[in-house]
Amino acid sequence: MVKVVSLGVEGRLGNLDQIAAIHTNIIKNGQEQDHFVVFELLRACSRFDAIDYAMEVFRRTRQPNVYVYTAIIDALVACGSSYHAISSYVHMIENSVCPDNFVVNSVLKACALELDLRVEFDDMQKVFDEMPQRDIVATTVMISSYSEHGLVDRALAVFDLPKVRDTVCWTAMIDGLVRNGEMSKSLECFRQMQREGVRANEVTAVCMLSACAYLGALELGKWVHSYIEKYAIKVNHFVASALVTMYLRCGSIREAERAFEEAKKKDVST
DNA sequence: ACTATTCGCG
Repeated sequence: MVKVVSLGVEGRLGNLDQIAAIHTNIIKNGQEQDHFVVFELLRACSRFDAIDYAMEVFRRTRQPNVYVYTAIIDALVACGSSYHAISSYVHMIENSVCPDNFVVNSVLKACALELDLRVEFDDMQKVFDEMPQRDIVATTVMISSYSEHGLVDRALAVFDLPKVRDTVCWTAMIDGLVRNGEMSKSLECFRQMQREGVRANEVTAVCMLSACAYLGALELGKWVHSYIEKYAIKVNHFVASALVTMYLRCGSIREAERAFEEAKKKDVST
């Protein structure tokens, strides 16, 4: 355990050195103001938790465009500095950089994070409402953050807005219902998803299987299992353990063992 | 060019 931690730190420092080396090269090549290059550099910093370095790179950028702002906001969100992420967005607007849906979605995430500290949802809803055109990703962010805070009705209200909803959006809603104990509503939601012809993925399957486990709905659980096989949904360890748990809760020890063996055979990864 | 969804296990 101790070894893993120290390896992690060493690896991180090594990578930070690499980033610094890359940065030096960028400066040498006169690409320090190249938005595309800065964007990639900021993302690299974020991947290695080098937020201070990212801030320094950002500060050196004279006229950041919307991509550069998105990268720094994402980096701030990733390290939990939702307040600074929101400030950066305000800064962007003040500098007359036109926002796109991507950066607004990043701010939505920051707002959602901020809600863990305060209890005011209106700012988030306002950002969402004032988007130039709402997209499905923003809707999904709203659904999952409302659900996370137990506000299922508000999640459902947002879910009702778009004309077309994709797999991820449906899954976020189903997950929200499951996590808030609205099991039968989650089943109904899944059925509606099927009716509208939206394909489920491995995340949807996990949510459904946990609802089935909770309700002891063996038949539906089996149906989901066959759906997984029919559409070759990848059985990662989430799906594998959800299958086993579902069969166990439904009292089908034999099926649980079979699912377990099946997963072992397939060498379940990630 | 960038954004969204899953309970982890010794």
